[in-house]
Amino acid sequence: MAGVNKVILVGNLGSDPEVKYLEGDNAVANLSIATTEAYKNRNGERVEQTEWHDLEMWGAQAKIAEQYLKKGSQIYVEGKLKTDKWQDEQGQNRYRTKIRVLSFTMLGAKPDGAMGGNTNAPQQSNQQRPASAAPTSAPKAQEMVSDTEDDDLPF
Amino acid sequence: MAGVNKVILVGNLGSDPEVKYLEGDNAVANLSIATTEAYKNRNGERVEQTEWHDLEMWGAQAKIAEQYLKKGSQIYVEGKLKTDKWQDEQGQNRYRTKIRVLSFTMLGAKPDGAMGGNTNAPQQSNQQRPASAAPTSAPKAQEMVSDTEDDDLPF
Amino acid sequence: MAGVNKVILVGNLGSDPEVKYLEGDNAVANLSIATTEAYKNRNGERVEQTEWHDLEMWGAQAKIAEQYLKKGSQIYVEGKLKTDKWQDEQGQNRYRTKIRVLSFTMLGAKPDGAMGGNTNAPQQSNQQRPASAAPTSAPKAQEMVSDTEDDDLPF
Amino acid sequence: MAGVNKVILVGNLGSDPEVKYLEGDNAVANLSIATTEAYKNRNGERVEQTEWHDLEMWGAQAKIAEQYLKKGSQIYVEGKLKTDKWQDEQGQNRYRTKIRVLSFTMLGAKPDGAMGGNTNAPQQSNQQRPASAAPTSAPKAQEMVSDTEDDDLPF
DNA sequence: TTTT
DNA sequence: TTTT
Repeated sequence: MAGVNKVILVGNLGSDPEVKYLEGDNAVANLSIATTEAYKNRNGERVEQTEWHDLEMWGAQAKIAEQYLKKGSQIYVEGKLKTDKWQDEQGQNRYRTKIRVLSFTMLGAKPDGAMGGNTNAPQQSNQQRPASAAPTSAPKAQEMVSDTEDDDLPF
Repeated sequence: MAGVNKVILVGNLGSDPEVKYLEGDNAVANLSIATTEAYKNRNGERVEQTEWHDLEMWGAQAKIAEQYLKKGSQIYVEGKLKTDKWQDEQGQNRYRTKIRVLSFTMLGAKPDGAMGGNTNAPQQSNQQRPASAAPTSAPKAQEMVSDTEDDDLPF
Repeated sequence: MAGVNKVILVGNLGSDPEVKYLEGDNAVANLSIATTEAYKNRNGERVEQTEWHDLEMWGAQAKIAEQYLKKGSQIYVEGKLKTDKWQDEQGQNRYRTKIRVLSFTMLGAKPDGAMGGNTNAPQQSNQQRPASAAPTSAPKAQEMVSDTEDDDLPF
Repeated sequence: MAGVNKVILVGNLGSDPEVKYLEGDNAVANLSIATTEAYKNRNGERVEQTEWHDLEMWGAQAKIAEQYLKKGSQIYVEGKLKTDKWQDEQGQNRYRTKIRVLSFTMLGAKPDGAMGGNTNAPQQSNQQRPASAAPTSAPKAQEMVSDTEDDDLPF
């Protein structure tokens, strides 16, 4: 059956990516980005409305995010919606929707410039990363970074 | 500040649209659509994964949805993500994400055929609609139906 | 450098796909689809504007198109723009833009029904296809059909 | 009839926008933007492929482009494909595809910084613009700039 | 050249 | 809860 589930965002990270390393050199990154829309209300005043989106990246993508993205980074994101549903202790339905990222690219500033003076520099985050996390041939975040996980789970 | 917040879906309605009429001849419709993705797991078995999406339509769009869409209808939807956040009685953060529809179009079946034998036929739903709800010049759901709300609120 | 080049179409085939088989069991399909937009002019009359798009599919995707799509089929398409530029005999620049399809899915009608009474039936086109063209495990056009070419050329 | 004709691009201007002023304070801007894709060929070498896209903007949008965009500016663009077809003197079909922009936003650098030292500064281009071209309440290019033409022609 |  |  035909189905399309696609999200396209351009926004800025509200904080540095949170990356967790899992068994088998796998990694998952959680990011929060804001998209802001400006409009004029009926008094002609400019109003800004900000929407926050939770992103999830896996594998090499998560590692690239850790290495190149930080609070304030502007990115283009393409992904799909995924809603977790569970019951809390009161037996009530709880929902949380996130965007599973399929590809992203860093916008604007060159990454070198972007990293200069960055206190969350790669060297530091490297300390908590497996040595193999950043192969020298790795793509960079200002190129398109696609999800290339080899598992058979499409989530 | 630049921002893009865009969702594109193709899926089927899980049930008839739920439409509420408000003061001033305004209306809001809530729809739930499923997008299904098929893939093969590592045993080579075909697996289907279904994601459900909550849609919200306003104004003329809501009325067209009521008139032309029903359980099973396949639609193309374009909209934006909007997450409501509130605190429940336990003081816990609760979230609910929906898609504010900006335009949609009915896919596949001709609307005449689609309406044939439809127990939620326009005549019936007309009974609970203000007379002005369906001007004879109204677009139909198999054309692109854009949000034309005149209010100054971009939600 | 960051780049996004994305096209999303929903339209109907103007004619059956034209498929050519190449060496090494490769195949290429050319399709033409129409997207129609309706609007009202300043006299309040309904006007339709149709745009035609040239699609190009490769490999397994081309074979699935040949097997399941025909004149009139409604499809969702995702792809990227690709413009060929050359000089004609008069030394003038000539351009031709097509959409390299990355994924597509058939909309609306069930494929079985769609094929019924189709004079361009698979059996006939099979005569000119390598035997391996349609493995029994092939996806169908009413599922998402992604480009899976293994070559290293992103065109 | 259902139809979707959508293009999404992120790229950089190859040159300053070319803006023409028409009767009635209307304006049209032509821009050319490049989207670059990087991939590895079968020798493992990094290859870049650049695609050029012709954009067309009208009205206020064109004027904002003139004021804020220049060679090298990175923009997000949303629009629709439009192909002109005509016959040349030899009676041969000629085609030219462009993207009619529906909305765009400037990416990366803040506009103030972007304008600093810009030799195509607003003051200069103002000289050739009707006085009413840039109302003080005009949106800026780093907000989303939507097409708001009031004519009834969807081209 | 499609579709409604 | 849809669809195939």
